[in-house]
Amino acid sequence: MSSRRDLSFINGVPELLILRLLSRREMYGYELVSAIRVATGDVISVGEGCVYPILHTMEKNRLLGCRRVQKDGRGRLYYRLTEKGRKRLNQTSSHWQRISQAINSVLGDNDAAIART
Amino acid sequence: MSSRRDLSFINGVPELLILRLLSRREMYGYELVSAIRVATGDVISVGEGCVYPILHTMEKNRLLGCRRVQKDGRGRLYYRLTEKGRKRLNQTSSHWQRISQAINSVLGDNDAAIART
DNA sequence: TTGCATTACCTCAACCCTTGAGGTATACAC
DNA sequence: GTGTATACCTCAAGGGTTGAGGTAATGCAA
Repeated sequence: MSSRRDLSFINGVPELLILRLLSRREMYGYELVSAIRVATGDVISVGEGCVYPILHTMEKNRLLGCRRVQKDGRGRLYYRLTEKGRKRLNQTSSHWQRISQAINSVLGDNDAAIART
Repeated sequence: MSSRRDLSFINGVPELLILRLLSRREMYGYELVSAIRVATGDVISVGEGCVYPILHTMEKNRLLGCRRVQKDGRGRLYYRLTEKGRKRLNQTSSHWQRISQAINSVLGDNDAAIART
């Protein structure tokens, strides 16, 4: 009825977090899903249905490299950042900072900003 | 071909900003569109096609009240926060803080890799 | 007075991301 | 042997934003 459910604010965030986590060490998809939960103290949790497509697209765009590692008879696909991916992380990271700081300035501003209009 | 365009990070943000701006003083839709641009120093800009539906839904949900004011022969629809809307602002605001702090903690978690080329 | 920009309201399809459910297959414990 | 965990994958549905479009009144310039 209300449309507009609780706002999640996480649009685009999974990709940023994945870039950041992979900048530390290579990881595989299933690992990333729980790593995101752990790294954010359970604040952010994304499903596999979100993570895998991001990995595939990023690899297609040469932001990530991938290698298969055999483990207990099963294959894991380890992803790592390419140089291009590292650049993307910097860009996306600054973009996030610009946006979030802008939002915080509006939230924290108790009377200015509008007065200057 | 790449799907996934540049991440905007603004999903849900318009609603938060509108709540915050209306908590300072009543405003009309067209005014909010430029107020968001000004308040964020041109970092965030949302279209009317985004703002108006949000206002309508929020009013339907009793988060906003509305009154028509005649100005130069044209009618303006001024929106203001209800008590319920003020509560929603607090909730949404804390939610934003939780999320953004979680993201920043992951981004800032040191291991190098961020600032350096 | 015709034309254009601005104000001010509105709607809608297309786009894109995430959710959540579903599917496959192996390994290990009970 | 049945369940749980690992590990990969896909897809429809849901929902928010974009960008284009529409209406109408005002005011200003050519």
